[in-house]
Amino acid sequence: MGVTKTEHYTDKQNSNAILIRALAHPARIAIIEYLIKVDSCICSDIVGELPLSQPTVSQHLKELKTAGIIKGNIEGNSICYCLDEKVMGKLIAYFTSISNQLEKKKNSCC
Amino acid sequence: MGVTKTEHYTDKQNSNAILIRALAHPARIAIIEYLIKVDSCICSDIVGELPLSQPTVSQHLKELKTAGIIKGNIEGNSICYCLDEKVMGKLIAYFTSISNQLEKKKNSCC
DNA sequence: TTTCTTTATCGTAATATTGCAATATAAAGA
DNA sequence: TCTTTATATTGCAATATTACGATAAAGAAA
Repeated sequence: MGVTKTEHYTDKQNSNAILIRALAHPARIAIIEYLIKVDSCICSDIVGELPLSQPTVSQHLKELKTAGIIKGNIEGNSICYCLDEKVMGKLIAYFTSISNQLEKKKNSCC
Repeated sequence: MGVTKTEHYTDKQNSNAILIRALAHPARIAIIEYLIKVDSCICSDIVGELPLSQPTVSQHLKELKTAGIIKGNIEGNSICYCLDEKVMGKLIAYFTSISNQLEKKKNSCC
C-alpha cells in the first residue's frame, strides 16, 4: 500500500496533518524561519540561504504554497514569498489548544 | 538521493523537524488526541480507536515513541502509553515562539 | 531581437513511508 | 504445562518524498 487512509479521520485531523507535514522537513522549517526573519523576500534569496539546488528549493516552496503556509507574489521577473499568517495562525492555534488541554490534566500515568 | 541533508541545518531545525514529522500523519494526530482525551491508555484501546490493523498502529506508536512524544510503561501483559509532556512542551514552545515573532511584525508584503 | 536573470517543470534515481498478513514474543490465566 | 491475550517484528508491495541535472518559460536589460 503506502497510501494514507485519510477518509477514516476527521477533517480537522486531516487538515492539521497537511499543515504539519508541510513543516516536517528541516529545509521547509529553515524557509519559514527565514521568511519570518526578513519579513518577505524574493525566491533567489531563499536559494542562497539553503544548502540545496534551485530546483529543490523551488519544490519545497511549492509544497509550502500548496499547503497554504506561504504566498507568492510576482514582482518584476522575480517572486516575493511571504507567510500566510492566517494559515500559520491555524497551526499555532492547534498547538495552543493542545497546550491548554495538557495544562488542565497535569498528572498523567507514566 | 531521496535523503535529507540534515548536516546543513541547525540542531534546532533538525530536532524540531523530527518532532513535527512524528505528528505529520492523521493516524498519529488521532493517537495523541486520544491520549490527551483519556489521559493514559493501553495499546489495545488505541487499536480499537483507529481504522488500522494492529501492526500498523504498533508502527505508528513506535514512531511517536522514537521521536520521544509518547512513553510506554509495561502494565501486566499490556502497555500503558501516554504523552511525554516535556517533549510535547518543546514542540508547543516552538510554535509559541513563532507566534510571538509574527505578532511583532504585523504587516508583511503580500 | 538577443541575451540574461529568475523561477518552474520534467525526468529520474535513491530512499522513506504506509499498510497489512504472517509470525514472534511475553506475560496472564487455566 | 497449555492456552489465551496483548504487543512487537518481519517481510513485502504500493506509493510518496527528497534531490538534482536538464530544460522550459517569461520578464528585464542590452
